[in-house]
Amino acid sequence: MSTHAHDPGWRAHAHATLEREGFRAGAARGRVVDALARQDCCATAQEIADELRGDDARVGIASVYRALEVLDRLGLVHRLDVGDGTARYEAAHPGGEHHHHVVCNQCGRVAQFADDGLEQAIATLSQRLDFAIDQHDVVLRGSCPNCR
Amino acid sequence: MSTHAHDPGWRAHAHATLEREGFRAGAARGRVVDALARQDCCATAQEIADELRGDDARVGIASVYRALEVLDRLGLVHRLDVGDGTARYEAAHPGGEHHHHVVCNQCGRVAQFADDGLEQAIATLSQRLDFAIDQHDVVLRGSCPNCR
DNA sequence: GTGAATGCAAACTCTTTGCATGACT
DNA sequence: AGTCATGCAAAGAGTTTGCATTCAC
Repeated sequence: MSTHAHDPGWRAHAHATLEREGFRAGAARGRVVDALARQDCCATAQEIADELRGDDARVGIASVYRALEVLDRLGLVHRLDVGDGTARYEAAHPGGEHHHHVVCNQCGRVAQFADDGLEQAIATLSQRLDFAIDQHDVVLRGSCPNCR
Repeated sequence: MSTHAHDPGWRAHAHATLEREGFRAGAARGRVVDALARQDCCATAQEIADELRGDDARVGIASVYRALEVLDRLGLVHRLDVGDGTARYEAAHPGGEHHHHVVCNQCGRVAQFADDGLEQAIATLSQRLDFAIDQHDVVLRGSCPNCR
């Protein structure tokens, strides 16, 4: 699996891509990349900012949003909404490996899952649409074990 | 198909459910139900309010949100986000028939599609998760015919 | 030294809430 | 008549933008 936390591969890939694209190595964006590399699932901009609060220097929320916007534009992160109206972000792996999300209707907990049959079905149906599909998101909703 | 615009079945069902649940027949909520029955795909609160602007009386945006909140709680509408951060709503048919959405990355156009293989895959994978799944959303992203 | 990156604060958008008025039963 | 429903305006929450300062190259 390559969707583990502490993913040094993605971290290096992201930093390399940023440099290749001509971005300077500022502190804020670098820390956001590091925070995302540490995450094993999606995080909100606020959660990322809060995590960086503990470090020696503070990172402004605006810089977090700006960094995420750049990373999203470069395809390095994936932006998603699980239904609560706040955007979440997670590292996007170059190989295309990815997962989807399950949200608990009661407590709001977000978990992840991956399923080949699902990917297969999406790949197949995408071919018959008149849109040229290059991305997809699946969000399941229900009750988590604790709330059932 | 029962996902056609001008769905009198859903409209009647919604009005009946509201009455059965003890809600009074106010003008604003009634008009929101009517507007949703006319929609063939998801609409934002603002779009619904704008559509009702043309009528003889005006409907406040707050009333639209309040009506949508009630309808969502009663399971009469489905709330979804296609990625732009604004909530969209569409009639939820009691039989469970539903569709999913494709969004154009360039122009933002939202279209709908339905696929049995996809539903099948989701039903199957849902059984092996530790969450009790009762709802799902799929959003595909790509380029629409006009933007390709 | 030059221009990009950052942090703060203000602006913006979407959504919710408070409150007085009006409408349904 | 008694409440619920509505509209307006203000408040909240999340996100974006303006601008002066700092930092990377």
